Amino acid sequence: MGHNAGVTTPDPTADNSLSGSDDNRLFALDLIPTLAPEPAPPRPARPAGSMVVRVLIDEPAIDREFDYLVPADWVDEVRVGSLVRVDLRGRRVRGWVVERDIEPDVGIDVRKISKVSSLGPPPAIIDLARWAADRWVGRASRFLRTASPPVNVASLPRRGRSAGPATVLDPRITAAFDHEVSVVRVGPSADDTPFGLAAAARGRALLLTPTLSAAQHLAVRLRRAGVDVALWDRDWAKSAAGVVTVGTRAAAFAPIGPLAAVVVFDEHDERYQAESSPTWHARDVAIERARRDGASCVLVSSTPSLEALEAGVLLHPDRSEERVSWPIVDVIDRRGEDPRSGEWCSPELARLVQGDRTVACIVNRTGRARLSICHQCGEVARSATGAALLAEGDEFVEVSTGQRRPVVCDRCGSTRFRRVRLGVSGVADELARLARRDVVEVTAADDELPRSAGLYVGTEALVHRLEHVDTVVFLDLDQELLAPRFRAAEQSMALIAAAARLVGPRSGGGRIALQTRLPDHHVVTAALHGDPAQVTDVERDRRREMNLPPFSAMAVVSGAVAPTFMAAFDPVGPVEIVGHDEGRWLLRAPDHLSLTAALRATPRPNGRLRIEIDPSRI
DNA sequence: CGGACAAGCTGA
DNA sequence: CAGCTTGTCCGG
Repeated sequence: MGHNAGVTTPDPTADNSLSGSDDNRLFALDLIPTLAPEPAPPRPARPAGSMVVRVLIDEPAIDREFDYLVPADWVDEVRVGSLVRVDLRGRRVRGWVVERDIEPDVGIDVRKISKVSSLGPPPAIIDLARWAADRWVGRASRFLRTASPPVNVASLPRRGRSAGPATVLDPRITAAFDHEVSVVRVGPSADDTPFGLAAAARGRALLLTPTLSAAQHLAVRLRRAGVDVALWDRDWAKSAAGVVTVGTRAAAFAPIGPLAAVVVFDEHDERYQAESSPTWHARDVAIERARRDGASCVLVSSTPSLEALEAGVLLHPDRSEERVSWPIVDVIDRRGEDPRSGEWCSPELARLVQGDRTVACIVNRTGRARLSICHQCGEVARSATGAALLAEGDEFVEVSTGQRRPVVCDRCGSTRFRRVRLGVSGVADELARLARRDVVEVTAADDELPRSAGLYVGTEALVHRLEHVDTVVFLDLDQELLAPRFRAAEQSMALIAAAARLVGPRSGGGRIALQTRLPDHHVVTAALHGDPAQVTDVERDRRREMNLPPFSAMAVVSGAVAPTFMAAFDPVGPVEIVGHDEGRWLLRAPDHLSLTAALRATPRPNGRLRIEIDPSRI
């Protein structure tokens, strides 16, 4: 569609050697000066009662709409959104009816559709898919695939009379639905169910969770409370019939509607953003859907993203109530530690693992650890943006930006630094020896987790895989805090929140230990006080000052044909190219509208091109 | 994507 | 120059 315009148009200098259907355009131009009433263009006779529809082809390489004839006895069955099969150049392909009752351009041999396969996304979702294609510079067909039923659906079930939740609703929760968009900051172990019930009480509700298991749990609890629930995408037809729908990212395109309420649980979770292009975000789709339907959109999170906070009104419990919902946090200051002894294990940690509490130790990804520590005072070398610095000769270099400065400690002036690498190998063995009990090593791929174990070691994936432990220890939080990503602080806080959910609130003895050389880092103090606002307040100022999202819109262009694309890219108006290396271009604009407009105005060469809107790392 | 058709390449 | 490869265009 739009982004192909310009590529396929014939060279305008190639004058009137145009042939075939192009004659019609010349004919139309001739009409302008005379304004004489022309006889209606010759309309080929169509079978009585038949209709012509416009079909969007489900082939990424084609990505165009064509007109087809629907015979009279299928006319009632074919709706906007219907999935059909059509012949295209000898091939039978799938497509969606996107418009009915079309008057096709003259001189086109309109063929019959060959099959009506299934009910499809309703008209509102077709529009939403087009909006999303624009917002993330993708193809509408990609979004319509997401919005379509997993198996063909012939008819919708009758919608059972929704009894509505048979529970008394907490007025503080229902109040969240009084705003167009609200951000509700809750404790890390807060229950989703009351929000789900409050949403269902308002009518047709869409409830999004980061994982399928969270969606299943929520669906079960809502059903127990008397709410009829459709689970995306298994219950697509039920959702289309208007039943309260629960699901993961893709459920943002569920067929239910018009909506009364949308809730996004754990809004900060990165799984809401598609990792492959188009890199769409379910939170943003949810906000847009709610806006279109006049529904209230509630974003629930213990650590809301800056994007959410910019989009809605923040509601949160009072300080003391929020604080007690977080666990006790022990900050283990590693700056004084002799670098040659123990390396990663403090006496405090040794004490923690030797007790009889269940403990999960979080180690960073193997071999990723790269920091410079002052030999004199133990301070970590950081750049202006807070990222880790590595010494190269007599200069520090920031890995992501290439910025340099002399090797001098900010704290004590020493010029002697050493590199630290905390490898995961050996940590488990050494802990086992130290704690004199079995250690379960958990890697992301492992399927089974022995339930009885008292001591776990693993990467950060561990906090998402365990059900409950008494204590979580971050062996080297600094690797998270100093990661060369502009969301590093937010992501670290989210990781601590996931750990907090695992151990439960301080009233139940939940405990987190943070080994760090940055005890004054705002993420550490925020965790210590159970106050996520300490992170967002600092990060908001920093991001605004550095003109980073959500105070700007960014995109990364890469792929084999990226150089060709960028050669033709015209950084019009407020759009700027802020970085370029190794075939990756970083673009920035004040808002998404100007960013996507500039990207769409650029002819798209054939070949691999990845356009990542709202990149998670830049 | 995949067929059609054109332009380019090769071989005796 | 036939016969084949490679490239470009376009689909209702």
